Amino acid sequence: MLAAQRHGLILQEISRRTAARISDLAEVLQVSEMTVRRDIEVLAERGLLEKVHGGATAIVNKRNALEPPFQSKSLREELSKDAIAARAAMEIAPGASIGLMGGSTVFALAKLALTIPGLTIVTNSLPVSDLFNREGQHSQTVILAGGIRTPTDSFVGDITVSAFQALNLEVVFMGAHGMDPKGGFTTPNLYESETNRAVIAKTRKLVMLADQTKWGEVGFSTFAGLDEADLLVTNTGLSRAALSQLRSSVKELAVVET
Amino acid sequence: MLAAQRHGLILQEISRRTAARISDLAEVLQVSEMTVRRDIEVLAERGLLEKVHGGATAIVNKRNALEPPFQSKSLREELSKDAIAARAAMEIAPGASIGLMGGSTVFALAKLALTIPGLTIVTNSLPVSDLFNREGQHSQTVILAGGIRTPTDSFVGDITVSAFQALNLEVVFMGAHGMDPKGGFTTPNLYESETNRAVIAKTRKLVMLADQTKWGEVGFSTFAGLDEADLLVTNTGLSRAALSQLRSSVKELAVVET
DNA sequence: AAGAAATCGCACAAATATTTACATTTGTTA
DNA sequence: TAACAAATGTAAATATTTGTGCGATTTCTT
Repeated sequence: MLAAQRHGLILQEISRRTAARISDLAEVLQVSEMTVRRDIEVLAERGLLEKVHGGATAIVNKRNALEPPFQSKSLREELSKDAIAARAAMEIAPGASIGLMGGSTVFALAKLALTIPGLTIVTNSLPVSDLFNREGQHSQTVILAGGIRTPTDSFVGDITVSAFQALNLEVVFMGAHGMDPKGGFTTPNLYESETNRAVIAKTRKLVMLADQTKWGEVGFSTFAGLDEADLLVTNTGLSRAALSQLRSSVKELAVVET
Repeated sequence: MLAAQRHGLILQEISRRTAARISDLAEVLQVSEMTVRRDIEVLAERGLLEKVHGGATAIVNKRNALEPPFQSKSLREELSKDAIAARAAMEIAPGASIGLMGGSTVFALAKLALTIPGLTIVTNSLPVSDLFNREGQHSQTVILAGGIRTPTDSFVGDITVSAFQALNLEVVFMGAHGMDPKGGFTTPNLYESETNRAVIAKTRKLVMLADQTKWGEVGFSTFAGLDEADLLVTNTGLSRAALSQLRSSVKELAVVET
């Protein structure tokens, strides 16, 4: 038998049973233990398995690290979000009661809100709750609106809605996956959309956060028309036509430099 | 068996049952206790489990809320919780709607409920939500009742209560910090107590989980009298007097072997 | 609070596994 | 087929792992 064949069989056995002992492999392959040792040595050097006393084991994937709440596509986008969040944060007065809906842009805002004292924050976003839980101030109150959990660790559904409806918020901050003159503000998640719609219906002031990459995007479900936003914060990079379209639709428009 | 395989099995057992004693592991793995000790020592050095007198327990990992954020007082207590949880799990029928309140004993029950199909689970415990989010089945629905977050990552307050009141549960499982003929079921957290009380008022069947160390303890706030429990699951170790006292108070009593 | 029971960890012996060095076989090429 | 290189096997020396007995320590029980 060729050495390469042995290597293949060894790897197969290891991946199948996650581990194998030298003596067993020698038996199965009908070669001496010394040969199996030498095979395992080269395979270990190539990183295909791990040599342990008595045999070998499969490589363990050490990607158990906690991923950041959101995966940002690029640094540029990240900076846009921060700039938009900074402008939106100007709408938050100390001691205010605000709503922070799930989403990466709103999360950027949440980080800025950490330093504003006396806030009462209602959110359906677990990352936001975690953030304040960890780094928030004592004068701040954070209420997590529970419900059904989405893949992005937001909560949606009737329970979520009723939590928002029980509380009167001065301003609600919301992100969107898509923003389009015809499609309005959209998201790919139907339940999230329903939840947003219900929260908007109860909201006194709605601040939408959306960077220029969202323009023209139309997600599966619309939760608000452009005209429902009391303030839209976006960043430079939109065409003149898009800007004028937005300016005539939303009640107030803020365009920040990136 | 390879040492590496033993290590894997030990970790698996610990994560499954939160704790294991050296003697049991030695029996199961067919090695001497000394070997298990040495295994546990290296795993503890790698931070994969916590070495305690008599065995090992799952690590208290603050970073990712996926692990039980409960301080393990002793191995015995941990194993008592598992035994109590196993008895309580018998009360859960496939497809049932159940409530799981925060607490370490109820968390042990949650781990067992992972394998029961079709459940609808309402909980105010973030660890429970995380658990099902990660390891739950597709046929299961988990609703997190939001609200104010406690240091132990449970949610309490009006919002929490209204979430429970909007849903009709067949049975609610609850833990307690203290259990006493005069004091009833108690907890040191006032808000948690209020929340529990409100949930109990709406509950059809209340199953209390409390190990023998809780007997005689009286926390700051009482949320239920002993007679309000439809079923109390506890473990052996209580005195004869305590048992007869309990038997005459609760509607049904289950005492499990530790 | 004290005695009983269980658990711990050391030291050393026994069992297993690894390494080193060298012998043997196998395969290739002139 | 002789000669050589590469691969494989063998065995003694070395290293590692595992088991056992036992006194020290911790935990449990009364």
